[in-house]
Amino acid sequence: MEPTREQKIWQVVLAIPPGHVASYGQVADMAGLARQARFVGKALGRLPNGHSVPWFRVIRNTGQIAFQEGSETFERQKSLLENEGVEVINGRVAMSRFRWRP
DNA sequence: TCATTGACGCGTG
DNA sequence: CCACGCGCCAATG
Repeated sequence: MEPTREQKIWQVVLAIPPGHVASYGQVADMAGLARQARFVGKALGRLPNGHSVPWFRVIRNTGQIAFQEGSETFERQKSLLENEGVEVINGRVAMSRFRWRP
């Protein structure tokens, strides 16, 4: 069965090791979908219940968490990252330290 | 078919 | 650091 775009994306996200993060653009590139960073966000928004995809390890290229600061999703992502030792300072991650480099 | 929309990214000032 | 603009492209109505 030929993998769909979303399946490729999930595959890449699943490969991000705990304690590391990747940007939407990076995930798009690695999934063979260059310049479709926005599509990555959509794909993650459609994750079925009970999945095991670490969507929270995907953030903006700037290190910013994509959700509005203070929102429930924002807080959930922040704590999930911090649980893995990823520091979130002022709504952002220090990419220089936590960026996933395969 | 055209217009709008986004969990984006990059350049300018 | 902030504001703005523009490119990008699949999905949606």
